[in-house]
Amino acid sequence: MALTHAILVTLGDESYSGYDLWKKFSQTSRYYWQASQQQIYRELGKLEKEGAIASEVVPQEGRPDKKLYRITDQGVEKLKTWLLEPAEPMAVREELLVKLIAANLVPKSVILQQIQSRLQIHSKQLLVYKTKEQEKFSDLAQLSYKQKCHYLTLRCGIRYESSWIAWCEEAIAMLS
Amino acid sequence: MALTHAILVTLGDESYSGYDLWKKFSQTSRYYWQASQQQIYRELGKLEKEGAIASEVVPQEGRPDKKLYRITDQGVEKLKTWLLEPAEPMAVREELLVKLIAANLVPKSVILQQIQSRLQIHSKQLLVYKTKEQEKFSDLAQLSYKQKCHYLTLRCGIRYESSWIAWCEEAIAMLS
DNA sequence: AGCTACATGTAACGAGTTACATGATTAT
DNA sequence: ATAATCATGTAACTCGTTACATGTAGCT
Repeated sequence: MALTHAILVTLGDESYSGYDLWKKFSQTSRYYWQASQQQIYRELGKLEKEGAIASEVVPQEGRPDKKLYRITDQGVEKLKTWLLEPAEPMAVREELLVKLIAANLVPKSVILQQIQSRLQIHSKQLLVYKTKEQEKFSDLAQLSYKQKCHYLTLRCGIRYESSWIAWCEEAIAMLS
Repeated sequence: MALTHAILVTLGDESYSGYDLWKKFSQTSRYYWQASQQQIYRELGKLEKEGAIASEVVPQEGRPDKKLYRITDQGVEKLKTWLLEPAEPMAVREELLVKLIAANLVPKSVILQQIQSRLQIHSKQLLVYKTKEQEKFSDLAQLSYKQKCHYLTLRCGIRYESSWIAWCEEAIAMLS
């Protein structure tokens, strides 16, 4: 599985502490991988044991010390091997859709409110992504290969949120 | 979590054996919930223990006996309670996007091929959903509330696959 | 003779969630 | 005062995957 690899990929660009990784995974990397703080710390422990990453304690003033992790050569090899394996589509497990199938058990307003709530969540997230698109990827012709790849992950997030928004609107129109 | 509820919802409409549920979850219910055979059997065991479902052994000729499960009144109550709880959006964990972030470590052809492969997967799945849409939901004006809800889950699947196809095409165009 | 479909399960392991535990600094 | 941010972890539990185990019927 791939939290391991998501961490390795992130450490491939620069060093992070567990806490920094967690923030990155909750904010920036939201559109491709989600992970909790505890999961990240556990995975970092495993990766260090097997030698794919190495850590260095960085003392800080007025703050707790932090353990900065960096990827090792062995870690890079591991990544390369993994990159060649085919990537499976994510398993779909969408609670809201399961609820729709049983919607006749509760008042219509319950379901409509759930859909409305989702519409808000996705609208908010889309705005975050679109802002980032404008700020960081305004000039597409100037992008390097690496930046293009990064941009495409953001585009996937934008399409995902847009698709949900369109569905929510269709659903509200159909059920109202 | 919600495999429990996905099973209860499915048994709400008619009785199924574990094997039937597995087929349903691999084919029909693919666009809202995925589950393996083993997971379903385990969950059925738990649900029966707690009294949310009940089973009856049905002898068959030329085939192994099967255990038909049905939902109990207690199970229906459990479902209703759950329907009122807010539904969280699914956690995004998309391997292909993680690979894109590290794409510079391998030849471009590797990534392009992975995207092409995804394009095929989603195109195929979209065709399945669209066929079902035409076969079962051709006359929207005639649909009952329950059927509309069911139709909307299919619409979500169609939008999901279409969104992926559009992204794959964008990605191929940008990286080629 | 070998493959697919039907049918149900156990066991081990890996991944993800929730709760608990600690402690300093900074902002309201 | 108290909440939020920074910082790292352990423990218990649930959920999801993979491997193992068994046996019949029908098709090629």
